[in-house]
Amino acid sequence: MKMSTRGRYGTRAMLDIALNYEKGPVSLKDMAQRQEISVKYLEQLIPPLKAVGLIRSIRGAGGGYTLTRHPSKINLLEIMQSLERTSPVDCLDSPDVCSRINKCATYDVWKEIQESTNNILRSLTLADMMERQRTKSNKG
Amino acid sequence: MKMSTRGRYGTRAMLDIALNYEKGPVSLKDMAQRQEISVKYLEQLIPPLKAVGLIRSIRGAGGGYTLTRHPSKINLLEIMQSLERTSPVDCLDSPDVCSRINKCATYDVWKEIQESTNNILRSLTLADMMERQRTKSNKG
DNA sequence: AGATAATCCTATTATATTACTAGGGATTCT
DNA sequence: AGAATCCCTAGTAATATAATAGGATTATCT
Repeated sequence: MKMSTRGRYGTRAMLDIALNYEKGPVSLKDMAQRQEISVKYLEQLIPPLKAVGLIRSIRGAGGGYTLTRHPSKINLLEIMQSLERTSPVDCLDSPDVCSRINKCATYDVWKEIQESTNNILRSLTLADMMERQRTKSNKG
Repeated sequence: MKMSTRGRYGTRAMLDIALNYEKGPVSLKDMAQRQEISVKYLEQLIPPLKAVGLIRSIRGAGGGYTLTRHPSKINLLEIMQSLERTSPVDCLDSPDVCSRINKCATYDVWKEIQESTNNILRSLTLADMMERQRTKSNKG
């Protein structure tokens, strides 16, 4: 029932890019400093995010990453799904890994859990997260 | 976002014991055959379940395991929590692993996910699962 | 009493996954 | 030219998980 650091760090990275949406591209170096994640590790989270078209890169000095859509048009499920396997158990994704699916009463439970988790992630956009972030910062 | 086999197998084991609630103790040998899980692996799931008082053992020939309460009085959250860490991220359990909690907007999301997952598991009793199992079996 | 069936306990190994690091190449800006 | 940046592939280290092994203990049954 664990979520990997890929998903967590990736979400933070995307939020970091979102918070700079108006200001231009965000470099991995800056992101790494703010998020306290190594540049090298961040580098590995980028390709999948690009592959699904959530971010765009600008190479060379002064370059970095920007969102391809407005923060209100990107939800957390898209981010998570690009970075890690979101199903709690394998049989939900590939039914052939287990021959017991039809008679397995627990199967439905894992499915329910997956759906509720996905619903939460789908309902939250980066814009929502930006708003939450602002609220938090003001309190601190 | 993965659930370990401990939790899955343990839940199936508990359901197996529940389905024999009226018939007396269930031996690991029988359970292993029905569930297609090795006796040796099942053996490892037992101690935590005993420790939290969900099952009771009867040693010696003809022995096995029985529930300590009626199946309607045991929910899946209790089972899962005894077998694996149920929080999606460590900072939910031990706030000191991360210094960013106060300013981290994503923290609240993982918390929401944990709560919705727990609510589902808490709402399902072994009696509910027995009912579902019966329905499934009749269809097959 | 003795054979058998079961739980109990501890340790070990195997496997997989995850997290992270390293090094160098390509591109763009100043 | 030189610096800053992304890009790509590979490799390693650490951790966690899954599974196995062997033997000790306890109870039942004949």
